[in-house]
Amino acid sequence: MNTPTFRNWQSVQDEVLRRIHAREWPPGELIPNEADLAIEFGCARSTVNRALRSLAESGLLDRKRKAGTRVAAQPVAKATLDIAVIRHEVEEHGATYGYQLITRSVAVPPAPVSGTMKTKAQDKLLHVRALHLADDAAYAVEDRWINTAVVPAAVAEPFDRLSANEWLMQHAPYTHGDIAFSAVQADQQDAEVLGVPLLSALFAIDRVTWDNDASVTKVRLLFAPGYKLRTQL
Amino acid sequence: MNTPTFRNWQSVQDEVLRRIHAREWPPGELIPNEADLAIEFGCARSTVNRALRSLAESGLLDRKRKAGTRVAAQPVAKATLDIAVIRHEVEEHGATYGYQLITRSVAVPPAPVSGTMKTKAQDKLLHVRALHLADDAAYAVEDRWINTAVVPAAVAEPFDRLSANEWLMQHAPYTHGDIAFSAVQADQQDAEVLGVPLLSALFAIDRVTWDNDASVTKVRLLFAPGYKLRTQL
DNA sequence: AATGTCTTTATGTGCGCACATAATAATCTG
DNA sequence: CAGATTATTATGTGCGCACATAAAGACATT
Repeated sequence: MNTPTFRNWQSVQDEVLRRIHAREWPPGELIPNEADLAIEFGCARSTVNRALRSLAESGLLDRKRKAGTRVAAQPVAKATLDIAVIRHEVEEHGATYGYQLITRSVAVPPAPVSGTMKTKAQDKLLHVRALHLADDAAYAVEDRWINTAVVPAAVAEPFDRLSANEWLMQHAPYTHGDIAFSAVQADQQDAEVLGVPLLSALFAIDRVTWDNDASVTKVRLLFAPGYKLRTQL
Repeated sequence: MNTPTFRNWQSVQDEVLRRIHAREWPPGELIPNEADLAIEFGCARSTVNRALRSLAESGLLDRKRKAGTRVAAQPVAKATLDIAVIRHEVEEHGATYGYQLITRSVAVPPAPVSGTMKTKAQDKLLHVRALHLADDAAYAVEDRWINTAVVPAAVAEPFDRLSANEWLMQHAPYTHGDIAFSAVQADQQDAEVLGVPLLSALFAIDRVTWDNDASVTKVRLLFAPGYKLRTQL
């Protein structure tokens, strides 16, 4: 029985994957420790560590100090979604991107908005509604509130040519954010803007971004029917 | 001007993040190379490498050999979704999980199904429809096709107590998969099962998993109105 | 039996070095 | 001067070692 040497961490990872997949190491089972695997694979422990760490990050292994490494019993599938600027998303589909500003105003937001954005109830925010188009067809409506206390430069922006979606990417850094996906029925207003029947099922992305403890912006994107968000597992 | 030493890769990462965020290193700009940063931070190059590699993985930096490292101009937000077994998802919300098998049959699937699963048009597959409940309320309908050529053990499973969702996790490993999220209107059948009005907007997850080049299973999950898929950025 | 302390062990990470690799820049050549 | 060749350079990764850290298990104490 020979032991082919595994020179790089990728090949070590592949071999570990193979064993998990072939049920040589069944779900929940403790696998040999790094030092032993290093000897078996004929490489340094750091190489094994790199391979196993990477697999742990993707959720296939559970690692704990002293306790060792075990194959995840419930390999939680981690799907990584790339949320790009809408213009890029459209252009990547080979379509021509279009943009229309619907309304732009400074107003006191409804309570739920100031609540999630943690702004004072009476504080005015910049409110922008706009339509994104792909090949002249409605692609998505954007309904956004911008915290001008955090992004004062936004007050001077007309958002008539460049979407807030894109402008903020460049000018308003954020430290973290929450994002939620859901399905909603088109109301009168949104159905009109998108040119779809009332009560159509729309894919919704709600996002709030933060600069440390201050909210930067809150946006709801409603996509025209047929929209799919895809990724790999 | 002192240079506080950064002893570990996390603190190096934090400092780099700070500089990006403070626009000391604006989007698109080339940052100093690893060796120089290592000197500046008073640590080994491998430590800097670890920090920068991690930031590149999360999409904040673009790295190319020889070309150097630059701050991502369009920091594509990468949202990582954890797709867990439905029972766990329900129980994590503090609700009581329930399960009901609706139908279970062996049948020739419609052409679109055999097409995406790359099975022969006349091949019979196992078809399972089931309902997942949270606190006795409909939570999601599962409509699944299982490739029994790849997972023969599934033929012997009744799926009356344990959902296919969960059983497959344990018994059918996969190498990769595609997943798509969308919004659909409830048709007659689904509306009935979920106990919601016709044309309700439902959140849909379509997933196909593969064992190398053979499809393992194709599933559509339709979630009751109100469902949100959340994550952090 | 319950509690607290110590030892052991597996992972986590840092360092300094080496060489591999990709891509640019510089140089040579027809 | 265009095109091919070679040098240079920044990242990518491997190795062997060291020590840090968390946590399980053994042991002792009450």
